[in-house]
Amino acid sequence: MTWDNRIKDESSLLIALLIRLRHPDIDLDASGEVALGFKTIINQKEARSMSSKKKRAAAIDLSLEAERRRPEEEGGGGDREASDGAAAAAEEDGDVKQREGPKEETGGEEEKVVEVVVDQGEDGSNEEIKYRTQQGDMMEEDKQPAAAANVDDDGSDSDGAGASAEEKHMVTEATGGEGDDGGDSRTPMAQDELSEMQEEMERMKEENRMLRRVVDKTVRDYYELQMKLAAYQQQPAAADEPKETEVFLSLGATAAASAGCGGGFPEAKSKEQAAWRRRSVGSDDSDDGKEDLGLSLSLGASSSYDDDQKAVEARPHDVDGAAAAAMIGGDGSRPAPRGYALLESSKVQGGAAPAAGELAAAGGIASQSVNPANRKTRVSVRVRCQGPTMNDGCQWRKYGQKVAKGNPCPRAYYRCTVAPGCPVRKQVQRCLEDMSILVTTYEGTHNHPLPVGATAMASTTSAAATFMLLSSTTSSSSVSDASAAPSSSYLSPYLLNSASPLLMPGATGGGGGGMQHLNLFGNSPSSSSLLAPQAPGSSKYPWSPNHPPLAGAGGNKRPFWSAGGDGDKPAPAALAENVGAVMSDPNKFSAAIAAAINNFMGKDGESSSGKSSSKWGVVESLPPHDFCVDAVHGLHRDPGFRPGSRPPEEGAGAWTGSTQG
DNA sequence: CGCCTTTGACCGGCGC
DNA sequence: GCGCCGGTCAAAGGCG
Repeated sequence: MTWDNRIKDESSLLIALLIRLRHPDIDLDASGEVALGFKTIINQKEARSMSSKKKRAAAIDLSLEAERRRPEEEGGGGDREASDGAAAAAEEDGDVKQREGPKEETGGEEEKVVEVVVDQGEDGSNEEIKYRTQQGDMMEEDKQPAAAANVDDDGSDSDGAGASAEEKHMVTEATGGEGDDGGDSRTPMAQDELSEMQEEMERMKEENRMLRRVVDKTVRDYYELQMKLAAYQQQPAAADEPKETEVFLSLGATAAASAGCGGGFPEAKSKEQAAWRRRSVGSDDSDDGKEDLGLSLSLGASSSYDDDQKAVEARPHDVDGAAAAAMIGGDGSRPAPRGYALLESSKVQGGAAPAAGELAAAGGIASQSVNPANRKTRVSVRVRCQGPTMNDGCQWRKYGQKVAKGNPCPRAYYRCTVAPGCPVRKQVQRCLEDMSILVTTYEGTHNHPLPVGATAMASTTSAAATFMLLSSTTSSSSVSDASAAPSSSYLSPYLLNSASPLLMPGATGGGGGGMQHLNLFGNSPSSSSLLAPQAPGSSKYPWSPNHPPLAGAGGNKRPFWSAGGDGDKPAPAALAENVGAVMSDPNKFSAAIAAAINNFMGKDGESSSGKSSSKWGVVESLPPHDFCVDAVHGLHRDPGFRPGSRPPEEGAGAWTGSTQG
């Protein structure tokens, strides 16, 4: 199998994994605990929803799997229709309509903004997915969830058992009516059914376990591949063009055009983003681009690579659920560093070969510190959150607060305190348009292990964003360009650690910056009515600036997503579609891989955190029912970037491991 | 006592 | 060169 095929293959699995991550329930045990750190289900209703989602997700997984195999059989043909796999996955979702407009480019930077909004009716009856680019491109997908939705939302407050029953029932149907047979007699039948259901449950559990194993394996494989890729790229690095393409990724969740934040948000947010961009650009100069990884390029190069080598390098990382789950900051799992290193090296290929070498030598960790890329990646997440901050599973210490111009709401600055010296920082600010939405921007990579939960969240979000972005970018040349242009895409080191947000291969074609926004709202966030329920008596906006952190920044232990998660519902279909598209389109594929990698890598960190370079990953809390993820990634490769140079302080950074911990 | 938040001051980048 | 602005620092105070 060629490297190409292998990567494709792996990526498919990754995608499936991502989807799964996005729907943790898939991995749920009967107990209701979710693997990968998703452990709380807010209420019964949600639990039920998740159950149903589980099925859907499973279906998607299957389809993905099928997709995955097809390529193998076909010899990795990449021409399949994009709709292909997606359609299968989405079949229960109903029709899909998409529309794209001409994209426009701003100024010399070619900034693109892509907003992806997933709107889901509260009852889950309707899913609407919109893709919008800043330039005015617009794509929409409206989906009518099939039976799945209904089952979930019927409002009965069945407890776990009830949920199980439902699930079982669905499973049964899916399986071909195992339990359908005859059942007129109530009592006996009921018992039969019950037993059957239990059996089903068992089966499902087992299946879940298997899937998990597969996922783990896939992740490991993928990681290995990356390592190889990095090594491979290292060599050719010399050849690379030094030019840095700036990739600015932004996954911003604006409530979409729709209402709330989405519409208004752009302004304030855009400002903010602009600021970020600017900042990243400015500060990054010293070390740029290393971080930018031309994923596509890498892939291309790697395509020739042999699997065998992989075997050689293969190492038993355990990037399993935990790793995957790793959160935003990237858990300290060692794997992450390596992955990062690899990525770095890849990037280096674009501009700094030396750095790459170092990275490789160091095993990734040292290298990082050594070579700070200029890239600056930020991820901002928008979450409908009542508290002053959302709990992302990390501990944060507030070190400043300031009122930013244009938004009366003070912006709070937090620093990760999980580990001393952790470079990760985050900014939290209320959305001007919709005070219920909390915009959190993460910068840097954790140099320590993070709570699993966070990771899962990040992964999920990332995945969704990735696919959406891919989808959206399709029209634009960005992704595809990546393949053509070496440095266009950026790989985030977050991959293994995954806490982070996923970085989408930037839409920047050459040197331009691209912004992408991802919004995932479980329910349409736009209207205030959708706001998460507030405690009686509380002010409409409990999250006053000085309001004590409820769940988040304070270092709460409770996973931010615990608050909700329904928002996830829509993702499956969308993801599935995207997956299909990705698989069919080489360019997309590359982008997807990049995204996936980013997802899992989550942590690169420090290098990114450094002034010169920055990477951002953001995942924020999930408000009950309303899940809004706004991630902004900024990748910047500074022209002035020098391969070997990197900010001294960064060295300490996370991945280098020197200072870690 | 240690950790965290608050808050004014300081610093650096950017635009004019 | 100056002012604006965002981001960070660090002293002071609060809380457990």
